[in-house]
Amino acid sequence: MKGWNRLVWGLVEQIPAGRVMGYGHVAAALGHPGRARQVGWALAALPRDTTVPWQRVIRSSGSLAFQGTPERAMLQRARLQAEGVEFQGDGVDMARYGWLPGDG
DNA sequence: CTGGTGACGTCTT
DNA sequence: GAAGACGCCACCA
Repeated sequence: MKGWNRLVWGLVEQIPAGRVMGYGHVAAALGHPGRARQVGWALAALPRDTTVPWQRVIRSSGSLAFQGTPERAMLQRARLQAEGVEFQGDGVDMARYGWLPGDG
């Protein structure tokens, strides 16, 4: 268990269902603004059977990641929609579904 | 230590 | 709005 992974996973697990966070927001919330890539790296290290709700972490712009890997992108979208998140095109309205620690 | 890589973000054309 | 360049830095070979 690496420090970064633990930090990232711990925060992602706190995101309520039906809400989303941007990679950059996660990094900033952990005290590391500008390190969105490391957040992505930490999530990439998750096992397939993880209980961490990684689908709730999307790009800061609201669009989904995994543009190069449609399989997980569709899974992510399906899971979010199942939680009540509405999609507009390929993205989500961050102003509506965005979440930050303490907002819960 | 060196170099390549990447589930990103921001700035510049 | 779209595409390209650059920065960021943990991880792996």
